[in-house]
Amino acid sequence: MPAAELDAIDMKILTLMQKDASLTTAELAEKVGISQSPCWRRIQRLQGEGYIKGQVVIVDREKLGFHMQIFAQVKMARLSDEERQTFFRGVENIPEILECYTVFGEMDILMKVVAPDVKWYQQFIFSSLMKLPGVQDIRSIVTLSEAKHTTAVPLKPRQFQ
Amino acid sequence: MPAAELDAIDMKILTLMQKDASLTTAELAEKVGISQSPCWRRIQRLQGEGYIKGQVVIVDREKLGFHMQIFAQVKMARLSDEERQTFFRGVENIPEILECYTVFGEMDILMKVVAPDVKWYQQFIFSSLMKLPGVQDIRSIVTLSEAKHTTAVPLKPRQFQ
DNA sequence: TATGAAAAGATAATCCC
DNA sequence: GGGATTATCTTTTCATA
Repeated sequence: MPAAELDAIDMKILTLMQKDASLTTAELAEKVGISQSPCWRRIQRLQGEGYIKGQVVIVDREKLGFHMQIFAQVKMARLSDEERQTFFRGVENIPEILECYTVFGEMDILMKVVAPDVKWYQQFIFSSLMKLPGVQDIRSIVTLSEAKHTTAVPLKPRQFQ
Repeated sequence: MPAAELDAIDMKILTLMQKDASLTTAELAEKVGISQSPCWRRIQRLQGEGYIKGQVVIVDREKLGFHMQIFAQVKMARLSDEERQTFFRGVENIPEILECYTVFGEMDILMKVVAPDVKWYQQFIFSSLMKLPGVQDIRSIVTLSEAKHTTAVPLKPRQFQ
């Protein structure tokens, strides 16, 4: 059974909940112009159909001492299936790697890493990253400032005319 | 007044809430081995002191048709303060740009963009990105697969011996 | 089939120890 | 930090359109 399309009210609900998931259903209902029960049922449906994957708190990494964000591009050696598995399981278990992608182009992997400082990051490269199988070369893009950072995705592809 | 350090129980709470913020305070309390009221008070404190910045729902971008993720590296012209402001206000208002950083190195800006498909992304570059002031060159890193993606940050810098 | 009102149940928030 | 109480919100039920 394919999930139905989202209507304007669903989108309003998702927009609000992507910003603040602590709103009560009554508050949400009022903001989107319907009453409590249908609003609650819509949220249930959005969860059931998988539009909403979960609910998390956003923690302030700076307050916890992670002042740096680095995008590390990794060049990989050819790996056996088993080595690849070991590599990605390793990535999964390194908490400072927040995101990891395989990519097109010169490099093979792009990952977002958080670190307290440069010295720590250098140790991280040698003590963690390079210990993973197949890592041949690492090129790091250090961020200077964060101009935008949101977990909210657009709800509908824009049309360019 | 500087915020106190986090103890082991605070960290357990944050770890759990970074994974699932829909847990009730009673459930959290049980999991971390204290009772309801002190657990609730800790959560309030963690919010008050800014360790918890907010609570959001995570939406499935694939289900909404955003099948691509691209890291766009942008080379910028020298800009006046006013132009810079216009640029970053533009970035803020483009919903497909989820993250934007100023970076060290060859390029000046790194941004994470979501897109439905390649054709859309091409139009996006010409209709949105290039319309921003100062954009001289764009190099795109297209992701092939997402091996890891979490909003959960580590709570304590690891020590490498 | 969808809605809204209202009851029932669960949880959050407060109080006192 | 814990236990008990109250206030608030969530979830279910049911009558209605």
